[in-house]
Amino acid sequence: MSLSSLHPSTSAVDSRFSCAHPLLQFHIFNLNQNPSPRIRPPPCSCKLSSLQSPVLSKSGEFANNNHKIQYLCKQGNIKLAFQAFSNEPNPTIRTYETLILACSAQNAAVYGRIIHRYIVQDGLDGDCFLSTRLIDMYSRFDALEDARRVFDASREKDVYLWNAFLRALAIAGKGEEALEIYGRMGQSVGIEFDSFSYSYALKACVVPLSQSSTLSFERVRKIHGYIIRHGYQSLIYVATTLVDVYAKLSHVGYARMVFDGMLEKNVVTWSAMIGCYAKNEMEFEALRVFGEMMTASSIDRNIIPNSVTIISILQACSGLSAMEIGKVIHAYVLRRRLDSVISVSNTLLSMYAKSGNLDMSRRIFDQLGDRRDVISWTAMVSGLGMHGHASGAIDCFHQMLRAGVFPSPITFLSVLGACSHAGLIKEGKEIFELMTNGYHIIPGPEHYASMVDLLGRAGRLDEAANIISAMRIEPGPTVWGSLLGACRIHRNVELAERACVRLFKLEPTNAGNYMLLSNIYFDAGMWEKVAETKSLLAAHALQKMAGCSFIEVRRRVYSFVSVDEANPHIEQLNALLLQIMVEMKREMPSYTPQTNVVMYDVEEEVKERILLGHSEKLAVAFGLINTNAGDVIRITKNLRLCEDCHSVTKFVSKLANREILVRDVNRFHRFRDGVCSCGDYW
DNA sequence: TTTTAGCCGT
Repeated sequence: MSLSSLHPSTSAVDSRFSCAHPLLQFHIFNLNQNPSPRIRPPPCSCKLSSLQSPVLSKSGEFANNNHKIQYLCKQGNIKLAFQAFSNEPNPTIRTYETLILACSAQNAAVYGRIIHRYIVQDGLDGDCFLSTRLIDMYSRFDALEDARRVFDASREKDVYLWNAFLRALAIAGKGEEALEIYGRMGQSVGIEFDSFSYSYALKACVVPLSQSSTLSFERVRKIHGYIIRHGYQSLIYVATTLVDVYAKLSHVGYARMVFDGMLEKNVVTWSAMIGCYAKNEMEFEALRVFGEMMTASSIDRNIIPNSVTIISILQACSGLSAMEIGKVIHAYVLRRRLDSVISVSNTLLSMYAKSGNLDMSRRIFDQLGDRRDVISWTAMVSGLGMHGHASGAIDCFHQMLRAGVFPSPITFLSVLGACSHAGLIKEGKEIFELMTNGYHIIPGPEHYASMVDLLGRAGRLDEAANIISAMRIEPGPTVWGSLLGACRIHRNVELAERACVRLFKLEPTNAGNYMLLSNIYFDAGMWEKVAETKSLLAAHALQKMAGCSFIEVRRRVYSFVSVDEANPHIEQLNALLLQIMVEMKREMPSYTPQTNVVMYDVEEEVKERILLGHSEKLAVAFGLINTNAGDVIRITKNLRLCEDCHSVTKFVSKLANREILVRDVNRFHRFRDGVCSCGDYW
């Protein structure tokens, strides 16, 4: 086959997503125009800086012991402060406050409880002001029950006290309790909600993830109504909270509406909006808003992107595997020395891994050295796993343990995932054992799902089913879904039906489950059942999630959907794919297009065409045309790679002598010379 | 005398 048609074309211009590109260009330009300001140290989280300076007498001695205590607290010397305190017969409220704040700031829970006891002893536990401070302190210590005791003990309850407890509950994830307190607060005589109460109440609506999100949404809208009626929506803190809360409930339109209505916006507001898009799979919008923010930042110093903004925008890059754009952001990070912020470095590490550049992840990881935290390690383990380096992931995990870093449930999920991708059953079982018995981490639904996936995929369906029946928690959709996926691979109709009985009940609107079952029936030649399942799908008016693939070429991201009629390049791409198909059928007579994944009732020939129009194939074709001969073609897909695309991509890698790197929902596939790194096990 | 917002790893 002549590969002349595969040569890079200079006329590859696509303006469908031009939003990202020009703005990023502007962004770069903007950077050069505005040399980065010095970074300020992060604001001190303790409140000691706001305290009055202790008064010294002329001789340089403290005017009294209370001043000495305050001075020592300000120095951060809690121990000496407490010594001085024990010699103080008449501590003032201010002294108590100082000590509480110092304990809060330094997470000194033991001293914090001591000071609380003294307050009770002195009969000051009914004091509203001190109680407010104590609640804040216990909230920081994550000691909610102590906070509650303080709240209950306080005779008088002013709005500060109510707010402090409301906040403590909200940030501890006790949404329901927080809203109950909010309700009681509203009924208390003489207590009026202020802007703080509304902000905390809004936060409380988000936290309980287990709750129905429609209920949360209704609650937020109601509180939003009160906020408008009281004129609080113009307050930047309140409005920013609204943006964030709507974002977390995935009501992007509402978040945007509040955002657009704000007269004053600062870096937090912008970051919340960008984070909203990044987390709700609207990465292009995130990039666009980031560009707007860069523009705005050139006239307003209050909106220069900071570490939080960067983290969100890097997540958007990760979602698109937009490594080239990510590199531009990386350059910005280095210019502003934001790599000193560990969470930024961790996000960079993760972005590179998800964009297919594991070497770069490794470099960042190595450079972190002693600064590595559990998240850095987990991101590295996960990156190795995603790329199919299971033993590397396990090594990294053990290295982490040797370094004395305590693994989190997510760390275990990452290692288990690595084992699963490579079919390392024995190792996976050992890790699961280590998690439960060695580290006493109670496995969550995802851990079980991972084990079911590991065993099921390897064909040990009975063992997988046993895991489910031995579970200590109610098996959820993730677990049954893993089992169903395994049944698809190993063509087990009976077990698949059992899984589907649960799955259809647990998530009746997930089209993917019906598709899987239908495919399982298809493989078994059970045509009636196939039709039955398809009609179920139709009866629920369900649409399967549209397949979508991305490719980044020269800092621009192009997206493709299946049978992308509207794509300006579609004819060129189709022509190339047809050519490839002819070639493939000639060289590999055993190949037959796996048209059974096509759910429409159409002729075989049409099915083949639909199959050839899969977004991933279009992206591959686009990559062949628009990148240079030696370049790696990097593609990201929103679903699992279908078998046919897998076969075709293998073939293309050999035919065109190209390395093709495809990230699907689960992992990476590196196609080279007709072979895939997953070893056809995925 | 007092308190608020955005953020890393599946």
